[in-house]
Amino acid sequence: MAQVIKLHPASSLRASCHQCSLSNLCLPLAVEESDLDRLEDIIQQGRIFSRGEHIFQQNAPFRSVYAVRSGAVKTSIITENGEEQVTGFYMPGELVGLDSMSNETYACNAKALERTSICEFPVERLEDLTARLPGLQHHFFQLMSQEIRGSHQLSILLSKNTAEERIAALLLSLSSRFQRRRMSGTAFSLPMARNDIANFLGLAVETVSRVFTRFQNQGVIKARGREVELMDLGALQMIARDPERQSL
Amino acid sequence: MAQVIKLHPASSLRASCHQCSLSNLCLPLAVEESDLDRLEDIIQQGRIFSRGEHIFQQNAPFRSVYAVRSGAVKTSIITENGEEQVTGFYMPGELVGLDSMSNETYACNAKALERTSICEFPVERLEDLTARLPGLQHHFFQLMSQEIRGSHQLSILLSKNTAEERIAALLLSLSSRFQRRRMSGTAFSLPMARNDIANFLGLAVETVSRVFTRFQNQGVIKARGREVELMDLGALQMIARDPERQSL
DNA sequence: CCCCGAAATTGATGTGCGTCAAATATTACC
DNA sequence: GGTAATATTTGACGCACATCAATTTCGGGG
Repeated sequence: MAQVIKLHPASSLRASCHQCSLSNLCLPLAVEESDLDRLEDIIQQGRIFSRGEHIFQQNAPFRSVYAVRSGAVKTSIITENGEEQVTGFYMPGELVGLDSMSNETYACNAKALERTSICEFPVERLEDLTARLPGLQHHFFQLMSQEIRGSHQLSILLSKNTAEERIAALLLSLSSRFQRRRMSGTAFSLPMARNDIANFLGLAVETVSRVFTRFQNQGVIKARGREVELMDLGALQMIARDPERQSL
Repeated sequence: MAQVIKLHPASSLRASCHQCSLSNLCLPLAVEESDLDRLEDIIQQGRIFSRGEHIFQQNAPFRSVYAVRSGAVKTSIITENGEEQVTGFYMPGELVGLDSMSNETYACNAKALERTSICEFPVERLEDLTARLPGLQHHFFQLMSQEIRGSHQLSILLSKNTAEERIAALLLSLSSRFQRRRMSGTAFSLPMARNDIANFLGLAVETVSRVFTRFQNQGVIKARGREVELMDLGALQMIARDPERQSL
């Protein structure tokens, strides 16, 4: 079940979009085979970032959006009070930096949570290309629209749901995103620290920790450090979905 | 100071984008004079919706995005539990429906909060046009990106800030948006009910009410029903910005 | 102008989660 | 490989806000 794929046979990897197993996530349907070549021309592929390294930093001049090829990325905003607010986690096949496209500078920080391979899309050239390839333009509108809706969903989660519901929802989100990569959706390693989870979900670390142990005692998950196993997906879905559940 | 502009001299208004005083909000800089004609061709302008009327409904087939010309619009999502979650308020010059562009159907409901004039942008024809007008494409990328960032800001507000901070932030947001329309930024009429404010900010109605009276007792605002006057913008900014303020 | 339903306000009480504090486990670095 | 630094867990306690309940005010139609 939990087949782990070795994703970096060589660090100077220069595989093309054609070969990339994620191209149907990152560029689903939008791009004709023949157009893929044009896109490849402008993309810088597969640069490796090590854990903790910044892909870009808030207020730096905006140049590119980035696709995660392997690994995981955390985005965060430093508020005027100097506090960090985690705004998202990005997994392979997902695009980082779309929230900065209205700006001269990046609206957030993006940092590799583990060893991470990244493809870079310089926006200036990308916009030329999207203007010429209607399918690609449509795709980018879709990606951005999805990001908006995802953020609305997050707002709902934060404003209406309990700690347990938020954490169940995050675990299920990660589960489905791992599954999409043909990895196990029920046993995986969390790329982020408890602290990041807490920050992202608007909770205290202690609360996150307590909910994890509560879930574990209920037999819904098994967790040892960052390794988690979702033992009862149905129960998690119940928890995440239904604010007025009775059992448990 | 509080100059109120009569915005609907006639209900069958068919003014062009050229004349529209909001065109620099809804289409700032993006569009050349000469291109404006092309855009006008595809836009259906100035349809009037009366209070409570839906501009579009969740799950209906997605066709268009909409610009608010006058009045105010509320967007909301009906969750699987059947509860309403308000996702945004839209004022003149702002675009509604961008979160649905990844979908065959609308991702939310949009409802007029008062008598509201709306311009419709059919997306299919819009995408043709953006492909031909790079400036317009860029503009739409910007609009969507702004929406993403706004939603991130909202998430932060909801996850980290107290009831007072949230409400102060909303009042200031409305203030600046009124001011942008050359209306008073310090005395205006709230287009939405307390209930909508509460729902949007993830609070109980009672809490909203209590914060309003508390602000009033502190002399920060004056409020009688939906009429509000911001007496001390500085104080509001302090409240909204600084989670660790001491006074008050 | 009056009446009725909805919206807003105000008060009393309960609780989920934050905060503080301290112990334990894990990671990273020399 | 050992030790310091960091992350995670666990417990005790308090508070901001939700909830419940009861007026009061507002808004719109006859």
